[in-house]
Amino acid sequence: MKGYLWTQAEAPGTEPGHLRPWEAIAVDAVGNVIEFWGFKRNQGRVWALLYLRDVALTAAEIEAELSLSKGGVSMLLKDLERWGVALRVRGPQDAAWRYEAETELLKMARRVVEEREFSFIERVRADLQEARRLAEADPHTSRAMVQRLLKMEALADAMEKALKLFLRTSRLDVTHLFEVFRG
Amino acid sequence: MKGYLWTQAEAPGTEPGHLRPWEAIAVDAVGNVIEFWGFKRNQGRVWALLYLRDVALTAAEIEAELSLSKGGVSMLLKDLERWGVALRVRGPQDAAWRYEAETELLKMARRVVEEREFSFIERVRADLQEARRLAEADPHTSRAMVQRLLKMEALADAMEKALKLFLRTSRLDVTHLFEVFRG
DNA sequence: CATGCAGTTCAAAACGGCTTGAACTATATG
DNA sequence: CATATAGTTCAAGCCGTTTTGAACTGCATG
Repeated sequence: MKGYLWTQAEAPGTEPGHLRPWEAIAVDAVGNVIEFWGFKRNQGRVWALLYLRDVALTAAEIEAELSLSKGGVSMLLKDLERWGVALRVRGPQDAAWRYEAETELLKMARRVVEEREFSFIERVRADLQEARRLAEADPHTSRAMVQRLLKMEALADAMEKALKLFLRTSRLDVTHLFEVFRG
Repeated sequence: MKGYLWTQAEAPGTEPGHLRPWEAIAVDAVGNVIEFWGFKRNQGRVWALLYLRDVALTAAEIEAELSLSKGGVSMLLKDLERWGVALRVRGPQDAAWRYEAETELLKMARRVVEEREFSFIERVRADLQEARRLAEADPHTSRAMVQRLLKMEALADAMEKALKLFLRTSRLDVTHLFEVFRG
């Protein structure tokens, strides 16, 4: 454990505000992935920093390391905590809260994504059904047009099915991977 | 063919600049889906209009129907055509090009998505490998930190595998659906 | 209860992507 | 070739999202 304390306080290159180059690269890579999935880039960067350091950090430390604003860090941590992706812990004689990465990241992130994607698809399907309802009520609508609206609805269904399979599969995959690395 | 001409020129509710309500709803629904997949909302709206009308439209007509700018429509159509999602056809005595929807939309869209996603993941993996390489070269790096970088790389791999499966599945699903509707 | 630090809030600024529209090029037509 | 219309380009502006930073709240401590 001495190692950790030493690393935190005095390891060359670990002074606040100066991520080591590879840390910066890894942190940004995760930030890109997170952004890709529709979240904020900096949510990913904060999580990645916590994960890489494997030590609970204070908001002030995160602020310095990632060059973010006080207010920004507060909001980012609130999001991560709400999603169960970061853990807020109180150190023994610490005045400030510290945060650590929840390694079940994927499980949590997936739940959030699931909710977002499925409510989105549901909305699309509802819209398409409404459009078809209106089209059918109008005497000028051709049979073929209704067919095309039906096709669109069918595509929404297919999208949902494929998405469900994707989420189920990614759960299995990732779970398996984590197991491998834990062993 | 008379039918088409009549529909285009005089069907009630088909005057340029006035989408019927259900057309607007359906067009926007598709726009939302397309935006969700990381493209421009209006690319989806243009495609949806062409698909719903099932008649080749000129850029000017699209401009009027969807209330877009001349320049915007030009760029949107260029994108759709480049991706093979819209077809540029020259009418017999037409002065202007007309565009129609390519119904193999999914096949085309998927190819574009594939390229984008996979090059993205490749980039992420390269970054993570670079980070690990640098970390390993630094004597201060703990064994555990390298392990965590490796975990991240493994996650990128898992993401890629899951994505591949997803694309393969959606291909099967969608193909099947189109067959059903064609029959 | 005064002080100081941790943490939150939110209006304003910064940012980035999309759209607009005017200037331009290309093409058809008499 | 002159004219007109179709189509392209791109700088400037618009708009939604993210970030900032200053004011504020909460809380512990002397």
